Amino acid sequence: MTARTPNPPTGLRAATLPPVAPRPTLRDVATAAGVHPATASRALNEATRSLVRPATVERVREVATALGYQVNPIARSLKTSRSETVGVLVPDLTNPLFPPIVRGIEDALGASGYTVLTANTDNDPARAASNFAAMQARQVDGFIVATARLDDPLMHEAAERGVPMVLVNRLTEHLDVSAVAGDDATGIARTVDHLVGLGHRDIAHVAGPLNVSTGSVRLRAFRTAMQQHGLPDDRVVVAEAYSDAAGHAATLELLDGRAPTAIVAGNDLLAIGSYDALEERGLSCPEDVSVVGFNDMPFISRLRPPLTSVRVPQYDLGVESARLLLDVLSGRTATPRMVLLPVQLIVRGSTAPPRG
Amino acid sequence: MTARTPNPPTGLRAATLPPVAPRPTLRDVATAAGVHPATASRALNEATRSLVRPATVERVREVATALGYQVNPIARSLKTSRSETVGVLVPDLTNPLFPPIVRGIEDALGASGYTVLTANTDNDPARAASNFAAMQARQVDGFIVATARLDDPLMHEAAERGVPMVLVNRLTEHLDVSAVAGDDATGIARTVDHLVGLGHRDIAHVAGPLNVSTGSVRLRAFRTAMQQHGLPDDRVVVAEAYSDAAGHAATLELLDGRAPTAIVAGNDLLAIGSYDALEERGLSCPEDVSVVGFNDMPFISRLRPPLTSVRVPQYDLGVESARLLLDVLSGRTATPRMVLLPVQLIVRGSTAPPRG
DNA sequence: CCCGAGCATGCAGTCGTTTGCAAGGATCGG
DNA sequence: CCGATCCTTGCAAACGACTGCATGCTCGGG
Repeated sequence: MTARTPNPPTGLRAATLPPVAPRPTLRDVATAAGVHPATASRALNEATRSLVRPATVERVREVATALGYQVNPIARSLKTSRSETVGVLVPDLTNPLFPPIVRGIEDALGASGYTVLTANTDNDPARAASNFAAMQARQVDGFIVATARLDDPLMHEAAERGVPMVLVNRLTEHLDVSAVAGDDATGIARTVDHLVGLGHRDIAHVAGPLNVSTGSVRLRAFRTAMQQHGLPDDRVVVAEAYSDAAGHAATLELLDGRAPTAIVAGNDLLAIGSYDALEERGLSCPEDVSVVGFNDMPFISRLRPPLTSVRVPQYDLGVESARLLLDVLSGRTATPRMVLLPVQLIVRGSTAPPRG
Repeated sequence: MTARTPNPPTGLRAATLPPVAPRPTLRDVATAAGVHPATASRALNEATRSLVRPATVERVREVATALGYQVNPIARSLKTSRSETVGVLVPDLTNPLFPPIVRGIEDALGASGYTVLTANTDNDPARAASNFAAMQARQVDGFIVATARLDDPLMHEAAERGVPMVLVNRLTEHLDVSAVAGDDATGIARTVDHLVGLGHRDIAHVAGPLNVSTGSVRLRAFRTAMQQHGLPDDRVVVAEAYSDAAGHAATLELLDGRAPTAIVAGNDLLAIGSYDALEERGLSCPEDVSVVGFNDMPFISRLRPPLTSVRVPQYDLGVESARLLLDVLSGRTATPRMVLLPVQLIVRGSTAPPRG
């Protein structure tokens, strides 16, 4: 029996409980196996196992499983200053776009032994900064960021300091880090093609906030696509946020003038807001006005009417961002990579030929 | 200048970066303030601050902020064997029910300085167990569990070992730990009242899985309510899971006999499945069959038709569970508490008087 | 004017693991 | 049969913060 630190007096601990067996430590394993803790450490550690004689490795591992030994990640982290943990920053988990992304991240990182810390920033740069700092203090090995702004000092500073990170969905200008996003430009082009093909000429865009890349890229893509069809590209109103309320307000503004025959919304939430505004003005979709969303959020096909939308592979976005981060962390990656995942226009009941 | 461990040779580090200033340590602060590390520790630590002369406290704190010192939570955890981290187990983050709960948990725990680790179990007890163990290895201070089964050995074992934990939404029988849930029984009673009030007599229940408390409690409540109205309580079919696919299958089975005039679904996803089944059989809702859901998931009001559902305060469920856990962790709580949050029937377009 | 109480601070060990260095033994060639 | 080499293992010092104990100081009462 080992004679190290005796347990504190347990008299006052909940008397009903059996004295909780303290988690065995590396020393316990070493003692039981008759080796030095250092040897046990090397035997149990994948990377250093080759330094130890196979028979010893075997013995140590047996004892370890017999005792139910698990390494203490805290102690290991303290020594190695890595934590096998990554931080994920999202604007808001209750926005249906993000759960699939986070799930993809967790699945992919979990498979490599990492755990995930998530934080919600509510699109507030100050909260992003404080969450970022808090996670760094917890020694996260890297970040996956879904909250980046087009011009984002926090991202630039972190990149310059060499913090391992990957952007997902939202990108930052002139930032030299790996990133994954949907192919927004193509998605918007297909959308406009589709509407023009139905006979629409008067097409408006309810753009998302221009300080995030999705808003700005989709707006630019909208203008380009309209120009290529020889149509006016100035029927644009910018929403304050990616929310149904903001989409509602922006669409109302749009409808204050002459109503377009079709609306390209910056994302699905904005499209829902458009639905509300149309109803409020007594216009029906798709008879009076067609509406297209973006992202193809879960359950969006069950709206009334079912929303035509651009499907973005959200789960895969998460998985791919995790892969890129793993590449960075393992040092395999020399230069940052930028991955654009293909998107697909899903035509449903919210688009139809214009009236008359 | 301190003369401790010299930095490793930086020659091979990315040459473009300024030599990254290593995070200052407690020793750095102590040295700069001209005190012993122990004193600095006490000065910076809320609980022990009173042991240090106020002037010294002041000086140390100034130096600390000047140097940008932040405690290293890893080192602290190793010593204190607490991590200021809690683990959250959910079945699946992409199920719309859970993001609001998780968000509530993160907001409430974050305000108390805790960070949150989440894991998805996909309703698999083995995954739950391994995630549980992994989180324990990471020294989480406690758990909030949304994956509990009615009979759950893992929960019992953890409770017996005295692991601080709280159940949310799904409960376990005969388990002596704090828990929060919606008042399911009342919700179902109100639902049946509503349908009977509309004139329905032939009411069926598409129950959720009976191995989780929500499925079993709602079924029992359905039976009780039907009996109180003097109606048959045996029009019940049990779904394999809380998913639209399972709801679809279960409802088809139900419709294979004589169609009821109203369906009480175990939750909103099952109700969506009922929608699908009704459509497949050429029945319309609410004209032929009324449908009621449970939970009032985000965006459920936008279905076709808008779903009548029982609103459960999901975010508050999360907040309350976090509070209960904080009580346990602070030792303020003597006996486990069970909190039932009030629910409210939201009547929408999916319920109407029966035909004829 | 001296001694004890009490406050403020320093000392050093500890949490559990990793890892550079050194030492012991075995092996092999000359 | 001996010394050089390699392989295996042990030793001990970290990582950064916390904390029981010891110490030195100040202050007050007799």
